[in-house]
Amino acid sequence: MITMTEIAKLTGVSQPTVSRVLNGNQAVNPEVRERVTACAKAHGYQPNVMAQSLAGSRTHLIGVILTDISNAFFADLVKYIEQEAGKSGYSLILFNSNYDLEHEQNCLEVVQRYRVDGLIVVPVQEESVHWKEGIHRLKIPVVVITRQVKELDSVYVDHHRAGYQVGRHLCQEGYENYIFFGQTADRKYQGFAEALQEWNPVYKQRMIEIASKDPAEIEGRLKEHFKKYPGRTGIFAYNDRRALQMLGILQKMGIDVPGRAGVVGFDNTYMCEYLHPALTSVSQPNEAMAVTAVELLLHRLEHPEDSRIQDCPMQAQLISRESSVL
Amino acid sequence: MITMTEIAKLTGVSQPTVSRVLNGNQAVNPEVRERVTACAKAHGYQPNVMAQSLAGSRTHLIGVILTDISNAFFADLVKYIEQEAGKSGYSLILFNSNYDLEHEQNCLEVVQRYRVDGLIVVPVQEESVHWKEGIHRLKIPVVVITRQVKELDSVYVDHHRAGYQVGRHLCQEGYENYIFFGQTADRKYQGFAEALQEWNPVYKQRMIEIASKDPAEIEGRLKEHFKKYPGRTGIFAYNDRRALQMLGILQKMGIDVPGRAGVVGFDNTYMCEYLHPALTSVSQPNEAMAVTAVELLLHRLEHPEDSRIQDCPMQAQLISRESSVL
DNA sequence: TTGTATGCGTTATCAT
DNA sequence: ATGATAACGCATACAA
Repeated sequence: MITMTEIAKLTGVSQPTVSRVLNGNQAVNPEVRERVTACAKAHGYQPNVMAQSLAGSRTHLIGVILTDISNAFFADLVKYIEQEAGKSGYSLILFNSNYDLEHEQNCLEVVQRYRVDGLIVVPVQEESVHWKEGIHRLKIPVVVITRQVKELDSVYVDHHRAGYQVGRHLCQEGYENYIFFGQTADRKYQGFAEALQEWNPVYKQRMIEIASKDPAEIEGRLKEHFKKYPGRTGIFAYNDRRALQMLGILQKMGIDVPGRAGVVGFDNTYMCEYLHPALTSVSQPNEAMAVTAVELLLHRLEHPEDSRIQDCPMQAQLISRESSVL
Repeated sequence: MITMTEIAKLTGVSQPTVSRVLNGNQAVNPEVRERVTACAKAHGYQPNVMAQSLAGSRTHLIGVILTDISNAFFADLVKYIEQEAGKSGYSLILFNSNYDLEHEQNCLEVVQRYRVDGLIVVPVQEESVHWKEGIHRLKIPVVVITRQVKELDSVYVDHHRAGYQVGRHLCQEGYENYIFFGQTADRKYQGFAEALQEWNPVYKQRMIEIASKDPAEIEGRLKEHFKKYPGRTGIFAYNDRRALQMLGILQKMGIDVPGRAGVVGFDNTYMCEYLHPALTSVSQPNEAMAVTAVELLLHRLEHPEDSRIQDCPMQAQLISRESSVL
């Protein structure tokens, strides 16, 4: 790999002159410019970012720390982040915290060693003080994606509102009983419950929550539920994967969908439209989130003085399909 | 971010001494060692990889260039690559070529600018001479994953053999007619055809290939096929996504699966087991491939003198489920 | 317009 | 055991 100094020798000029030419900055003699440019091209010169960073101070590196790259949703996010960052000449150094707080700390250290210009993160536990301290120590711009952290720029979907939309949808579609398939700590649940409260105030007696992932246990709970309530039941699964599992169990139990039970998933995975019945799901604005996150980060890099925290809740969209509509 | 020089000043020793302590290399006075270590810890010292790379020569960076990060299969691969590389202190700088040859060249340039120690790549077109030149120019170890390139270390599943397994499976399960849902250029197709030839030599008259992705067109072809051949038809889709689409169309057409038609997918996505009927699919050894790729790369980094090319075909495994078994 | 000198944070090679 | 000193590849301030 040829260096500026070598090009300088070959073309009979000084290294700084080569630097000027290659960076197109200052004024240089046209002849010299051409000679140097030609030489650089001929030898396939590529600047050494490590050296540039040392001398300058920007690495043009964005650290990306996710909880699970193999999750299709995050993978999609990464794709758009990479794309958007690339447009501005930034590259991604990627880490997977694997939902492990300790490993996450380790990622923060490594990212620091590479002197990344900024960070885009999905925290394992956004409330963790240890994590907040770790982030604060970095003293570089950080954008949280997918979650909301009050002290930091955050880009996320409003899960509360998304849950509300699902609740309203099920009420409007005539479901009288409800099941939330997930954890009640989920903000989706809060919004869901709020909608039910608003549109069908007596919902509390007609709603259960299933957190288990065990098929047998789930089936048991469902059996009990359907025996107790003869009307139509609207089921909200916290993601498409679970929704698919639910559809399978319902089918096995001989429950008609959407006749007797309606199902709504979350993430609007590609499979939704291929399923039978096609799965109603909530679509998150992945690309918009990624683009926004990168924009926020780059803005901070350009304007370090701007200390206002950017809070960017984004709206999810309910895509209604056969699984919840008669 | 504190530097060695600063620690040196604070502890009253020279910078090289700090270096020795922090790297645990040479012999240093225990008292000094403790003093320096304490100071470094107190100030949260993190080495500057950029400077280390400049001085030393290793960046501990592995470039990863994929055709599509958002593809669940590749995302899974990345997860394991990150994990395995991390164990040896390497980090990933990630690029998405987006199946674009031109953009892929750009990725190669950027990767070069960061002076990555090695590369793990999924080529857009492994036969492209332009690409091969680009790779060769880098003069760093490269491991191709998911594809086979004769001149380079390659880790991939033997698609020919995988296709063969599917063909054999369908023959053994009593299917008399066959459909390959994908491109015939696919090596899976070759192996598939070979198996049919071997187990059911008259297959040629009883087999069609559907390359279209248009539902209406697919349905037309199927209708024609089922009218012509009354026996059971085994369908091999080139990936689970297509298999799911196929299942949907068959269901819509009222074709019994696996009675009248059997379906086999590829990739063994999580959804396979949740579908009804559960989808028979071919499982690729993702983790093993990723681990092997990283191992090969690290081996080359440790042993630059070893010029033998490593060819690592790996075996896929057919996971048979309800969609193809009566 | 161009060259000289210096520094970025390390590692490594010398002496001492 | 430790301290000078040079070197890595580049940017930048300064001098000419």
